[in-house]
Amino acid sequence: MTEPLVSIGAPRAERADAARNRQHLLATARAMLAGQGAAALTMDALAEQAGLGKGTVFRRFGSRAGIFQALLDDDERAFQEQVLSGPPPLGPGAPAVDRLIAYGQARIDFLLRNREIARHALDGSQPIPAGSSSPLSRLHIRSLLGQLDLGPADLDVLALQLTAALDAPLLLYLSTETLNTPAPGRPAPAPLDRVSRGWQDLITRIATPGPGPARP
Amino acid sequence: MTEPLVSIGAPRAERADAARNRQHLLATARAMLAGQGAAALTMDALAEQAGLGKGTVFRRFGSRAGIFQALLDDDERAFQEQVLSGPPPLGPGAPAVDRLIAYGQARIDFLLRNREIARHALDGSQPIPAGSSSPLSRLHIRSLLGQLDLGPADLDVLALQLTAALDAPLLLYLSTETLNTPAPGRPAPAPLDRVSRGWQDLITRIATPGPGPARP
DNA sequence: AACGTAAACGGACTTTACCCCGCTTAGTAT
DNA sequence: ATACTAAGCGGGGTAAAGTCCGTTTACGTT
Repeated sequence: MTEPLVSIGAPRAERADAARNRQHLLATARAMLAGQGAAALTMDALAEQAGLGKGTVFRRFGSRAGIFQALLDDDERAFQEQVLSGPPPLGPGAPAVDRLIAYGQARIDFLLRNREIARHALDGSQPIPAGSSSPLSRLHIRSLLGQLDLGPADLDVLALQLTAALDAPLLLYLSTETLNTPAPGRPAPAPLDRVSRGWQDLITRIATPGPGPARP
Repeated sequence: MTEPLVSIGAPRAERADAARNRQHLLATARAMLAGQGAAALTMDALAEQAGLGKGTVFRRFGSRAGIFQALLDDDERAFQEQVLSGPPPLGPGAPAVDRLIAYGQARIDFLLRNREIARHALDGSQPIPAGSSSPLSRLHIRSLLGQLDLGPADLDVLALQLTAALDAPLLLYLSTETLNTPAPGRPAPAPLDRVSRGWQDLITRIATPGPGPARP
C-alpha cells in the first residue's frame, strides 16, 4: 500500500497545465484591465485573448467575480507579507494599538489602490469571497484586539464590526467620484485622509480604557 | 405666464399610469418573492406576471437590483416612521446615546428580517442605491453623534464608519447559514444577539469621554 | 373639444454570464 | 513503455439582463 504524499482531504494538487493556464489567465486579465478597464473584461474576451476555451476560464475561476477575487488575492499577498513580517508599526514589534492603527491605514490605502478590482470581487448573492482578503483582515484585527485588554468585550464581534468599518466605506458607500476628488479648495483634505484619520480616532476611542461596558 | 406648481429642477412628477404600474410591479414582485424566492424573480418573469412589457419594468426600476432597492425603500418607510416619531428610545425623547444604541439594534433587526431583499439590492459596480436606506441611516447616525459632544472628531467620517459597522456584517460578511443558526447548545446566543450587544458595547466605548484623539 | 408633445409602453434584439458534455491529456501505476 | 483514469479542455447552448426604437397615451394648452 503506497502512502499518499498529501493527506486525504486535500483534494489533490492542481495539475501542471491547469496551474499554467491559471497564471496565464490572471496575467491576461490584468493586461486587459490595465488596457481597457474592468467593463471590457468579459469571460469570452478573456478566453479569446488568452487563446483558451471559455469553459476553461469558468473551470478555473468559477464566475466573473471569481476572477477579480483571484486578482485581489494575488495583490494582497504582498500586503500580507508586510503585515506578518514587515517593519513595525505595520509588522510585529509595535504595541497593538499602534499596529491596529497602522493596519487600518494600510488597508484603506490598499483598498483605494485596488478599488476597481475589489468592487468587482463582490458577489452580491454570496456572503464573501471564500479565500479572499476579508477573513484574513478580520483575523488579524481580532488577534490585535486580543492583545489589547478591553475587558469583557465580545472580541469576535468587535473585530467583525471594525473590519466592516474599514472595508465597507470603500467597497460600498463612497462613490468613485468622491474618492477621486483632488481637493477642491485647500483646507479640505482628500476624503481618503479623512477616512484614515477617522480610523485612527476610532481605534483610539475604543482602546481608551473608559468605565467599561454597561450591561452585566 | 402660468406659474409652475412645482419649482423647476424637480423633473416633473411621474405620470399617473406610470405610478400605477410601479405599484403593480412592486406588488407582483413581492408576491413572487414570497411564493418562489428571489431567484425566481427575473425581469422577464416579473413583466409577464404583471402583464406588462419588459421595457416597462426596466424603465421603472433601471435594473434588477433597482427592484430590490425599491422594495427595501418601501419596507423601510415604516421603520423610519418609528425612528422619526415613535416612542423613545428609538424615537425622539431619549438621550442621544440611548437612541444610537436603540437605532443600531432596530436596524440590525430590520436588516435581518429583510436580508434577502437587502442583499439583492446591492449592485456591485455601483456605490450604493441612490434613494435607498443607507444615506438615511448615515444621516440619522450623524445627527445623533452631533448631540454627543465627542470633542474634535470628524463626525461625518465616524458616522460613515458606524453605518458600515452596522450594515456590512449582515450585508457582506455573515453567511445566511450563520444567521439562521437556531442556537445549537444552550450557552451560545444567536449570532444576532451577539452583534446587537456588540453594537451597544461599541457605542458605549465611543461615547465614553476618554482622553480624546491623539493627533492635533 | 381638438391638438401637441413629452413620457410611457412593448417586445424584438444584443450581450454576457454560466452550463454541459464529448474529447484530450497529464500524471501514475504496472 | 504502456495503459488507465481523473482532471482538464473547448466551444456550442441556454437564460437572463439590459438596450433600442417605433408606437401609443396621458395631460397640459389653446
